[in-house]
Amino acid sequence: MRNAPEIIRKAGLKVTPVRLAILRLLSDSVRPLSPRDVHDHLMEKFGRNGLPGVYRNLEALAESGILFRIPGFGRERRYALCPNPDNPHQHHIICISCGRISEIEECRYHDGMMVGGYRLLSHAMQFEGICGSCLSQTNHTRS
Amino acid sequence: MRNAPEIIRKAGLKVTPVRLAILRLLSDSVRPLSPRDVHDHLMEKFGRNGLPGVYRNLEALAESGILFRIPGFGRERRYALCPNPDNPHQHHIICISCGRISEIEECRYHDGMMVGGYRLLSHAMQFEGICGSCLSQTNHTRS
DNA sequence: ATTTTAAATGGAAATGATTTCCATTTAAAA
DNA sequence: TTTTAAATGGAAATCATTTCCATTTAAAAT
Repeated sequence: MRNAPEIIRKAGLKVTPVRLAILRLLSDSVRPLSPRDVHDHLMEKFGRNGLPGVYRNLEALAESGILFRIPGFGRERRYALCPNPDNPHQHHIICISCGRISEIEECRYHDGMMVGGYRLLSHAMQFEGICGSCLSQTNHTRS
Repeated sequence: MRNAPEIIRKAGLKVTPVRLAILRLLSDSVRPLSPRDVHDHLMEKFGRNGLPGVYRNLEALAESGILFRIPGFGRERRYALCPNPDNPHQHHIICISCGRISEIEECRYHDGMMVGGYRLLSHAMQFEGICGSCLSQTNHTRS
């Protein structure tokens, strides 16, 4: 993570130990984390930590484009560091084996365009697969 | 809805009044419904109805490809009748004004193909927009 | 038509994620 | 250093979803 304090400040948020720890944690994690994961980590690190704060922070950071939300991943939310916060156009693929997530570039949709008679306002895509490294480890040649 | 009893039977499920009512309800609704919506309807219709049954039925019908789940629509699940249960390749766009959902045909992905170094196992897309009829009613010319 | 059986149902209670409330603390502006 | 709005944490509330279990019922077998 390049410059966490500045990133937080730019988002109009105060730079707090909790937020720094959250960004550091997510930056060290190859897979998206749930509020509970984050809370567990903060409890270890600080001895105490409130779940409501975790939810507020994750949501605030996601709102600012620093994190993004992975929807429909079990029943709990998951968040990951946005690989490229400047590019508003992000879709990701998750490895169901190791949890790694990567960005997918190509996308022909952009909000505002017409799609099937609708004016598109937002779009999201979720891909699940087996990443290259997991593919080579076991024989996932066919699903 | 063409032939609800047969559709249910083909799915390997028993034909029950509750299931017929659920399919009829969803078939009459232009927008996807939550378990709670369905439960409310069944309470009105039958005087009594158990939430667990609603969850089980919606999930079973979705599992059979008769319904599909709309993820990430607020915090509760929503289900809608599958416009084309034979086509396994379905993506939908929802009108945020009236709730209408329509199918989107074109999709270049198919499970099993390689995407960004991953072997694709599943993919989902969600689109939100304003449908043609809502567009013409108010001036949604620009979002 | 009757019996049989596995599936479906509904009510109460449990679970688990997320949120609200509120008093206290703290980052950062003045 | 003072001030102030934002951030925090704990307890309790909320809300969707699930579990458990006894009862009912669709439909297969007789």
